[in-house]
Amino acid sequence: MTNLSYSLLFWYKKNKRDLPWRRKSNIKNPYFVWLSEIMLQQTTVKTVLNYYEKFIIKWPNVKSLSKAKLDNVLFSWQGLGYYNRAINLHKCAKIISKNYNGNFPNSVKLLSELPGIGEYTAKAISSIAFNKRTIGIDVNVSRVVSRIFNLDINNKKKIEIASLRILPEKNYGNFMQAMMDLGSTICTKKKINCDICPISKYCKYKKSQNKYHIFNFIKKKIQCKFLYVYLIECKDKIFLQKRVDTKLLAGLMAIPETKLYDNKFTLNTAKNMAPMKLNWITVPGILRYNISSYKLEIRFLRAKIKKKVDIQYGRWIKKNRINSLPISTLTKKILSHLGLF
DNA sequence: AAGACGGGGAC
DNA sequence: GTCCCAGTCTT
Repeated sequence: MTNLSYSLLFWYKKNKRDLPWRRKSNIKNPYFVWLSEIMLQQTTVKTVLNYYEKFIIKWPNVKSLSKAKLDNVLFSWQGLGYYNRAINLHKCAKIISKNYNGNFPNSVKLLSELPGIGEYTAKAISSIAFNKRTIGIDVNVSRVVSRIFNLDINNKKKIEIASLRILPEKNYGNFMQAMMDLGSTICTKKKINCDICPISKYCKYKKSQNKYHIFNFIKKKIQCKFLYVYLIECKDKIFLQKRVDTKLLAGLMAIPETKLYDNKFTLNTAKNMAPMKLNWITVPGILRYNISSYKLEIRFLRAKIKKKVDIQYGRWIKKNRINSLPISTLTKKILSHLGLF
C-alpha cells in the first residue's frame, strides 16, 4: 500500500461525508450503489439526496423497481433532469430481475452492458459495492489525479494509468470514494485547500507550474429558441401529450408546443401551426427559460373546445390531477404561467 | 470526436 | 448573468 493511499484512507475514515447510500447496511448493496450512481450522473449530491430517499422507500430493491410502471418512475424522477436516466434505470432493473435473478453482476464488463451504465458507473459499482480492484474516474478523481501527478486533465489514458498506480492493496471501494470526497471538499476546482489536504506531501500541485490546471476553454454555445405552447381546455380538463420521439424531456407529459425556432415568428404563424383549428387567444407574457443548451423564449395561446378530441400520445387531464403526472420543471413553469400549477 | 441531454446551486 | 456537477448515448 502506498503512503498516499494509506494517508487518504485514514483521512476518509474520519472525514467521509455522511451520505445515505454509504450507511453500513447500504454500502455493499449493489442496488443502492447503482441507484445513487445513476442519480449522481451530472448532478450534485445535495440535489440527489431527497430523490434517493424517496426512491428507496418506494422501491427498496431492484425487483420492486422492475415491477413499477415507467410513468411512476418518471414521476418520482421529475425535476432531477436527464430523463433518459430514469428510462434506462427502469430498463436496467428489468434486466437485472429477469436475466440476473435480481443480483447485479460484479464485473466491469457485464455491468457496462447494462442500459445507463457506462465505463465510469460500471467501475464505480464494481469498486464500491463489490470492492473489486478498479476505480471509476469521474470529474473529481481526474482533477485530483491530475494535480497529484501534474497531468493534463483531458488526457484520459494518462489519468487512468496514474489512478491505478496509487490504488491501495485493498479497500478499493473506500479509496475511490475517498478520492471523490477529497475532490469535492478539499481539492475542489476553484478553491484548492492544500493546507488541510491529507496527501499534499505526495502531490505535485504546489510545486508544479500549475500548467494543467486551467481547463474548460471551450464555452458551450447557448442558442436562443422561440416557440409557442398551446393550452387547450375542455371543461375541467386540459390537453397534455406524452413526449415521444424526442430526446428533450423524453417520456414526460407536456403541453403541446411548436418546434424550437431560431427566429421569432408571428402570431398568425403560431395559430396556423396549432394542433387543432380553434379560436386561439393570446395569453399575455413571455416565459424565458434555460434548458439544456437552449435559451427558450416561450409565448402562449389558449383555446376552449366543446368536445374532447383524440390526438396521438395525448391525454385529457383534470386540472386538479396534473400534479399526479410526470412533468418537467419547464412544464411546471409553463402551467404556472397559465395559472394551472 | 462531438453534440445532446435538465436543473439547481455557487459565485 | 456564467459555470458546473459521482456521465451516457447517439450520430
